[in-house]
Amino acid sequence: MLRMSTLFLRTLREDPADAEVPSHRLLVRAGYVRRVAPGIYSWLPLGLKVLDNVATIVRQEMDAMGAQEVLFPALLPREPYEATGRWTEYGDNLFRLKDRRGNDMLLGPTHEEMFTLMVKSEYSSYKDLPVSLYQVQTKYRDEARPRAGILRGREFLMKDSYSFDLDDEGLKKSYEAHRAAYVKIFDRLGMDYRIVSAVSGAMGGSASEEFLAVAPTGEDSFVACTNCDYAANVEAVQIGTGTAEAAEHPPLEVLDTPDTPTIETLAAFLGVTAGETLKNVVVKLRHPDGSTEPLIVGVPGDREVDLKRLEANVAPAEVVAFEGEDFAKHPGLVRGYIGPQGDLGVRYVVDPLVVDGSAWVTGANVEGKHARNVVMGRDFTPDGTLAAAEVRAGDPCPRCGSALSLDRGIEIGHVFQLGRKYADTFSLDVLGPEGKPVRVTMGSYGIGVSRAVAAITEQSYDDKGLVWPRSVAPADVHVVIAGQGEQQEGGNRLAEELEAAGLRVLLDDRHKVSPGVAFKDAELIGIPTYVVVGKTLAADGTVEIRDRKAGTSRAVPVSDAVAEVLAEVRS
RNA sequence: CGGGGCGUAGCGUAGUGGCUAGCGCGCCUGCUUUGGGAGCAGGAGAUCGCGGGUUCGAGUCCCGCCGCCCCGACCA
Repeated sequence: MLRMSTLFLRTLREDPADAEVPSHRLLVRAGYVRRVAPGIYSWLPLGLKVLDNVATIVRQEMDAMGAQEVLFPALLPREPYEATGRWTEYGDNLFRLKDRRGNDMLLGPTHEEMFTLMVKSEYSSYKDLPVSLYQVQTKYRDEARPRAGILRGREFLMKDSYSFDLDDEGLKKSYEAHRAAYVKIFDRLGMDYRIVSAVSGAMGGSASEEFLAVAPTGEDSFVACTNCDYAANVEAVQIGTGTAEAAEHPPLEVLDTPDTPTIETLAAFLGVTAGETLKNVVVKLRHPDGSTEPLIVGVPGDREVDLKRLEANVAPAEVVAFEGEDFAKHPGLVRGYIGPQGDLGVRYVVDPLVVDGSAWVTGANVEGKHARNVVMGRDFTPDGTLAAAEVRAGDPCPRCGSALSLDRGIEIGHVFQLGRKYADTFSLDVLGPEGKPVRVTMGSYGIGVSRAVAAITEQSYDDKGLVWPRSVAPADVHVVIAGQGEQQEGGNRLAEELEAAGLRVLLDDRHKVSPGVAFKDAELIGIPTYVVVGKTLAADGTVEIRDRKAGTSRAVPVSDAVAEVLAEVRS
């Protein structure tokens, strides 16, 4: 039993000044977590209970699907990460340190390398596969900008698992098993989530899906079809192509358009809509080997270029800004007046919304001049297409054509068919039935355990405080003693009976606090059911059972209280 | 990395260059109180982020640094 008279807890009457998002604000106010450094948090008793509850559910379902738990160190040697190139690839996001002998070490951001090496060192026969291993472990990523409390921290708790199979079919099965386990986990956590197609990116694998907790504070945008079950991260969505009118277009015409370096000024000057213009955005690609290459992307003028989406489509290259000095190196690029016609000397691609036969108003590659009736296929031919335009609500679903909705989500899980990238690097083979080595294929699967705590909070709170789902609440029931003497005794007795009935009980047995404080704290702490033992006990022998979420209250005789609470908690 | 905001007690904050840096919450002692963040009395707690400068005098003005929070990592 947790007794508030001795519980290590201090709630705050006011919101902390540095917290903005609800989960951060409330987890700090209610005394669940405390900040130690940017993106680094301590867990207080109540918070740790929730964190443990989430981890327990994750473990139960991972065990149930046949995965086995192991634990790697967070402190790791450089070599394995050097072998896969991630020592460099991770850049500043990697926490690096040296031991006393000057050897490079790191704090693990994720553990593909270590799991691969462990399986390699232990297993050597096809008879040993498939196998899935997982751990619940603290990860370290030196984020450029940690934000939103524990939603994006530099140290966080993650469940990562890895499957090892002989062939693609086996990998698919392991993947599906993980996916199914994740569905159970997030259902049990009481979360509102979507499974969306994700970008495989640099990892090179095929299938990849993200579990996104729907929340306005989420960092990921995703689309979902309003008709069919299609859903995808905006970085991965393939919206339909544009349409071209069959009509013959008048010949290309160059116009004087002084002082119109932006789409806005151009559209206003010519009296056309932004959607009729072709916006040509110059970026720079930085390849893994460090070399850079300019790239121009053409998108309809009424759309922004979605850099994350573009980057997902040019992986493993990174997209970086094309700056003033870069323009100096490419005098053919007239800032504000770039058009795809003519020889730009730079690779030019268009978004799929720009199609053959479509006519555009676009730059004339001369300061102060634009061109109209610039027809793709007639006046210019791009070097390819790359999905880069921002996706909008209402865009057509690629599967059924219905309108897409656009929402934000918090990435709480990711399932991913890795393939043989790591197996190749470390030559992870097992001996096959024919006596020949078979290269193993892998999947990797993650759940942000600490992030899930915050994500649950983001989905479940009100103006009074937290409202936990029963499955993760720090206690099953919160008994509030609002009164002295008989109420004190009655409350203590009830709490003990509830505990004897198998419930986890939080008892507010603080003598000196006024009932108002006790109520406010109960609401802030957010245990779904709380029982008030107070004046009604003396008056008519009843206690109140309150539902935190609904805000409802009902009086029951104290003798029935245990049964009533049990019924509610077990429902 | 760029932009914006902010650093005053555990938390939230006030503070025209001028007395001993103020208030609320929290904390400690005592008495009263006990169904919606109690009252009274007394008390502890601050190198005003750090360093330099201007000044008779700096929390306040100037310079530099550090830290934190938010936004953006792009509109040609």
